[in-house]
Amino acid sequence: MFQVPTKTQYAIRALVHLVRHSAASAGAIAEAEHISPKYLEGILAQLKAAGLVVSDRGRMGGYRLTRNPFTIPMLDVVKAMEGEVRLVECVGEGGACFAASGCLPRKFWLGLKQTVDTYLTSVSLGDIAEVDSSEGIPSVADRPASQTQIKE
Amino acid sequence: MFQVPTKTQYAIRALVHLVRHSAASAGAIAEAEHISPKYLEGILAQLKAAGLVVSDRGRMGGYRLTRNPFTIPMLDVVKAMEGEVRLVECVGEGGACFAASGCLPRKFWLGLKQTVDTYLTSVSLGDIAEVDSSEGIPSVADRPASQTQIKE
DNA sequence: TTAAAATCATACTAAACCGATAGGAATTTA
DNA sequence: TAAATTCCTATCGGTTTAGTATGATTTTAA
Repeated sequence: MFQVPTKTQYAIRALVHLVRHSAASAGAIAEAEHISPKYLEGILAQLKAAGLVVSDRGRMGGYRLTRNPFTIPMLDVVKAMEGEVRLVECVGEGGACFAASGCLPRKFWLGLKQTVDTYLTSVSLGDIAEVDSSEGIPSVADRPASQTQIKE
Repeated sequence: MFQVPTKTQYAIRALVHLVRHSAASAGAIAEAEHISPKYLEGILAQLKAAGLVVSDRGRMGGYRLTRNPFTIPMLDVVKAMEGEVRLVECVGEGGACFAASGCLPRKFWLGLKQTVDTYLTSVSLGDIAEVDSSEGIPSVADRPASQTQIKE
């Protein structure tokens, strides 16, 4: 259950790529990750809107992370793609619940949401990319491409 | 994210109803829980196929749980409705992964699945129904129909 | 200055999924 | 025998999803 949308999976793979390459164009990422280029453009736009990446237009342009990947909990990524995590309608605030049982399952769903949120907060993008936490500070834009190890 | 399908939510509410009423017809459950009756029929059929409930046809028929609700982990319910939990394609076995990064996110998804599974296993249907664990033993199939209270 | 490479913007599409409905056949009991 | 029920199968409209199409805008490099 809870099939994770392809879009979100793509977003994560794109971000991992950015962690490991410091900067890259949509086309480059698409090719490396086997994602439809045009589709990926939209995903990157979303990530940008969420403030996770920044872009440079024009020739030689591309995308970069805005923060150290170890400061980006995966929950942020997921939220960027899917909006606020809401497993179930009535988990929100003024949930007018029609269930005769007074919405007994609500606690259950809240517990599940809590569990998922905790996990997603505990893992960072840096963790996933499996990059050394001491080096991976690409963000600051102008890291020398020479230094960057693209250890495939 | 991970919006839980209405169908699954309905299933849980129906089961909670069965815990609290011992037995009930699809129509009765539908009315009490404000669920489309015909739609609910299909849901109950699925629950039956999964062995969670049993049915009596004909007049005075209806549905009953097959087990003590405290022995039914919610994971079983979810699986009954949505099949095996598979958050992501490549979490399966021979996942041929096209990602250049060798599917780095895989561990992440596996961890999430593990987290969710653990939670869903730790909570039982009985817990949700908030019924006294000493009484709620409808299961044993052959409870006298006369005795069976289809109270409303 | 110009052409290529890139982001950005917008609209469209085909397919799948989802919640629900329709119409009955089969079964059981009062 | 009639009513109440489960069971079976098909269909439907709406939404989402993954992807495509087209082109405008921006920037750099030659």
